Amino acid sequence: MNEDAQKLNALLDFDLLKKLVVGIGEVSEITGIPTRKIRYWEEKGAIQSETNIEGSTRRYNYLNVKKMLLIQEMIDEGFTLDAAIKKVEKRMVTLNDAFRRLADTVPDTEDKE
Amino acid sequence: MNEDAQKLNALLDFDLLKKLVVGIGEVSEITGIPTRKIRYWEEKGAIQSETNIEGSTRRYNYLNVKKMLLIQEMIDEGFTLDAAIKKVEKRMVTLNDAFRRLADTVPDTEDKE
DNA sequence: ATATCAATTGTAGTTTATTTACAATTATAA
DNA sequence: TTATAATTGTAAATAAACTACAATTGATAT
Repeated sequence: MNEDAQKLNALLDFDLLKKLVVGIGEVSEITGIPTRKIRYWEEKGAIQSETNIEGSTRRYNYLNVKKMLLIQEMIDEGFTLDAAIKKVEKRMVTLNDAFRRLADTVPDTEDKE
Repeated sequence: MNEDAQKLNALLDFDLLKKLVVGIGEVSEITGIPTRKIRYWEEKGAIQSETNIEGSTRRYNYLNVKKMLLIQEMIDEGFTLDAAIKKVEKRMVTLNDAFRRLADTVPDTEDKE
């Protein structure tokens, strides 16, 4: 069980993956959601970007982007933004959890050789 | 065997992951490698950024970043840049392969409902 | 020591990306 | 048609990244 995560981690480096945060322009290209809309959603509390330093630019991680895609899906299906947010939020719990579980897997041992 | 990848894909969405490309500043923060050095390495052919549109900014995907980290490791161990590149290139074959295998896993079926 | 080459770093001036803050538009339901 | 939700437009300012120069550092050979 944890062995699988171990193997996966060797292949994928979740520690690195967690840090892969992209700018708003990139997110827009990836998802097809206009930057203006992304900012609007953020105002509304639908998503929250990582902004380490104040007065800097927005950064989004994998899960942020995933969430946006899910919200857009819901909206396309006819839900209101608020409803979509609530629905997606529930789904995200699972994803966050699974992701955290994978990310927290301690790599075999840092010092090789 | 493919079932594992299937399950993993539901959790991770490699299709999305492939598209998560970060800017040079972000890479620098993540890896600790100065932006100037990253550009230099790119000149030397050690790495190649994705630059969709000409006259735009550099973008790096997960594997690019991973490669930089590996190269830096080699250099820290005393290898020359050229030697490091060759060594890492060999390792990357495996990673690229594994990654591609995961990424190419066809999601269950696009149209649900 | 010094010449040589690899590796890295510095930076000015310019281009590209993002932000904020204002307002306008479109869509939907009462 | 009025009210509210959702989205979009944009100008001016700030941040991030680019290029193209050159300088510096470090190791190795002469």
